[in-house]
Amino acid sequence: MGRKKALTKEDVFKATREILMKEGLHGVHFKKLASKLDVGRSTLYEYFENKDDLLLAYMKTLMDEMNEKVEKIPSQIPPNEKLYELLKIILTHAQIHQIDQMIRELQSSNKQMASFFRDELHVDLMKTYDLMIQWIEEAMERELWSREMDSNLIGDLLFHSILLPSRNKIGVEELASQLFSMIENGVSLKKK
Amino acid sequence: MGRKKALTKEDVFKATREILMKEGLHGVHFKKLASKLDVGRSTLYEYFENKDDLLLAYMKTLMDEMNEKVEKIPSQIPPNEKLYELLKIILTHAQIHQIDQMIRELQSSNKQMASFFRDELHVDLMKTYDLMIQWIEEAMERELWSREMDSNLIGDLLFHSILLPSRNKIGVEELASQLFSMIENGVSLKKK
Amino acid sequence: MGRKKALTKEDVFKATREILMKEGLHGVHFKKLASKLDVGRSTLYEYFENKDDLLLAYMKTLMDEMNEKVEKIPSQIPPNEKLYELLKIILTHAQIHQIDQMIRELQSSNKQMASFFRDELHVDLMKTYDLMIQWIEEAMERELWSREMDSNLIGDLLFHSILLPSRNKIGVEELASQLFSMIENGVSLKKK
Amino acid sequence: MGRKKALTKEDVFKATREILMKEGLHGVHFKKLASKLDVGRSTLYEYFENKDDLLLAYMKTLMDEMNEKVEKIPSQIPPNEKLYELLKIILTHAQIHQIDQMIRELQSSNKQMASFFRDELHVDLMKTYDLMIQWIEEAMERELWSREMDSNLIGDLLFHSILLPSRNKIGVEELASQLFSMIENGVSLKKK
DNA sequence: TATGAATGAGTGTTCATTCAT
DNA sequence: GATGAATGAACACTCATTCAT
Repeated sequence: MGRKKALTKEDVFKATREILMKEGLHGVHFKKLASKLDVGRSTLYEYFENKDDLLLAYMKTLMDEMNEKVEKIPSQIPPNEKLYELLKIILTHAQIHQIDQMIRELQSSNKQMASFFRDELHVDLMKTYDLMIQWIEEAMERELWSREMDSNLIGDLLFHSILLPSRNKIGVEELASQLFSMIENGVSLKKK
Repeated sequence: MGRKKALTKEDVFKATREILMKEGLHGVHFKKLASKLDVGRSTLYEYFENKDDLLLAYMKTLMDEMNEKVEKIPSQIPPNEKLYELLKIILTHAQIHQIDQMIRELQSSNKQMASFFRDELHVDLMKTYDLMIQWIEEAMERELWSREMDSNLIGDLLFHSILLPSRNKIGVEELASQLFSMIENGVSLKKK
Repeated sequence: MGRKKALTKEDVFKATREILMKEGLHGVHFKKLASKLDVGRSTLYEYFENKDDLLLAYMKTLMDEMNEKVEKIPSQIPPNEKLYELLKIILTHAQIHQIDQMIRELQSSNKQMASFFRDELHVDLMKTYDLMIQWIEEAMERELWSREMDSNLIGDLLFHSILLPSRNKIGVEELASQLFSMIENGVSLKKK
Repeated sequence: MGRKKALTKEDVFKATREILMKEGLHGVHFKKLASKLDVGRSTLYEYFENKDDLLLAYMKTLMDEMNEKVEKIPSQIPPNEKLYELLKIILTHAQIHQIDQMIRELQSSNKQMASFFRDELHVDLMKTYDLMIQWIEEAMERELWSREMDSNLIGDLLFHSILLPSRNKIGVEELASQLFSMIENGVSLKKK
């Protein structure tokens, strides 16, 4: 409380993230945001056209943040190592998994801006997903990984690993390591 | 006005399932249910005390359905084969994954019936989860599976595999087969 | 639509009082209040969290108003004269008698604020009631009044005299005077 | 539970009385009545046209019961003794005090039957009230009681004594005795 | 007589959104 | 920019009442 400096979009995003993590998508509404930020409810409309606009903009920042890290993965390392790096990035950006849910809920809204933005988001999301698939197939081509497995299945598995509750128990590093090891080598002790 | 063949709880569950799959938990409200079933909104209250009651009863039927199948898994087969059977069951009961989400959202409600029901549900859910963990550890004891992997991680992976969108693309049977193969043998072609 | 001079809590209390007197507790609902005040129903929720909150806040103002007057009764006058002053105050605050009823009806609500407020109200109500009993007993100790009568009965009689419909016919002053005279001297003409 | 014998109006009145005493007028509705009586809700409509009809009929039985006792008061005893008897009758028919409240709530209903019935009730209520006033004035004429007091005030006091909570504490007999003694002789120890 | 089934009207409550200052 | 005030649309829930069997 005690707002003096002008409100920024970043302030709003920060508050949004906090509510989202504590109470889920359902708990995010302008009344709560406004009181958390100690501004009038209507003030938020100076920054965002409507709720969808806010949520989509928030998600965009998440995506951008993540994409930035993904782009930093060195291009010369082997594809499976790239995928390991990607897995770690995905696991540290846990909020990402809410995007699916949000996009579904936003289906009902018809605003033009929103739908435009939504498409853009989807493109970003897909870009990363496609990159991942590309690396998987590269691993197969180089005969590092078996072709028996559907590459989309592996991709989905990596992408949805953010949902695993174990993340909270054993930590991101350990989870990434164990999970990736399992994907590569399996758990069976029988000789292949 | 046209009085028709008495509505049944099953009718309501069916409509609930449809909405749940199309629009998510958020989309389930009595207005929509009522219009879908072509009855008055208040009619639903003759069958269910309140919204929580409806949702929990619905989830209970899902759990019961699934538990029944789980109990039919033969006890004499090796634990990893049991786990494969379990995986297939979990994948065919895709709605199950909504239970976690629902339970969390229902935390806020204080109705006695609901909280009683909620606990019961949780117990059922946990029973299956614990059984799964037990089988995993049995597989490790019998030296079928490696101990390097956290058993909870494997469990979570199996349990959350319902979320994988590939299910719709390649079908339950194929998904189960590929996923389980990957869990056991991994995708790497390098010799261990 | 016509935006007017900001609504105040006092406006709402005034409307509440009017409805309460005309139609009783049962007649107070947000729809009626809103239409009486010529605002939207939801506007009231900007001022009061919920119905209980409104009713309890309203009662609190009544209690405060009355308690303030009670505290002004001079302490040096004899107890029976104090009681006469108290009777007059009670009779001019006719709405007070609704508090008992309301408190009973509000038992069913579980809101925290409400229950907190309710307790506070009850304490205020009891404070005045206890003060009254104390004065009655003082009157007995000083041998102004007979001990034959249960002091709680006298207290209840004074407290519930607000319910006497005669108040409207003969006016507060006259009612207080006659009633108090009867309590002190009775109506019988036979010598004791 | 376990209804075999045909339902009677008396059964319904009994259940109504019980709910009324336990939960107040607000708690009386057909759903609760039906479940308490173990009959279908709609069955009640075979016995009473609507809710008002039921409540008014119930009140009528109360009035009849009371009037019957009032008529048994011997006519040869002095008026103040009659009034004492009347006070005891009133105090044992505590439910009577709900009539006022009910009548007020029923104002809103327009049904012809109801309004006819309501008037009849009022007449009965008034009959007793008028009788009481008549006795009070007789007591004044015979110079048993002082004329200083408004006879309506005395009447109201007797009539509304049912509301005194002390009734539960010290019992009807004692309450009647103390109250009547106070009305006749007052509490003051000063010589008149 | 009895009832199962259905319902409409009404009430409490939430929340995104608008608008004048 | 900022905000206080107001609001409408939507949803949960209750209850008296009707109607076909």
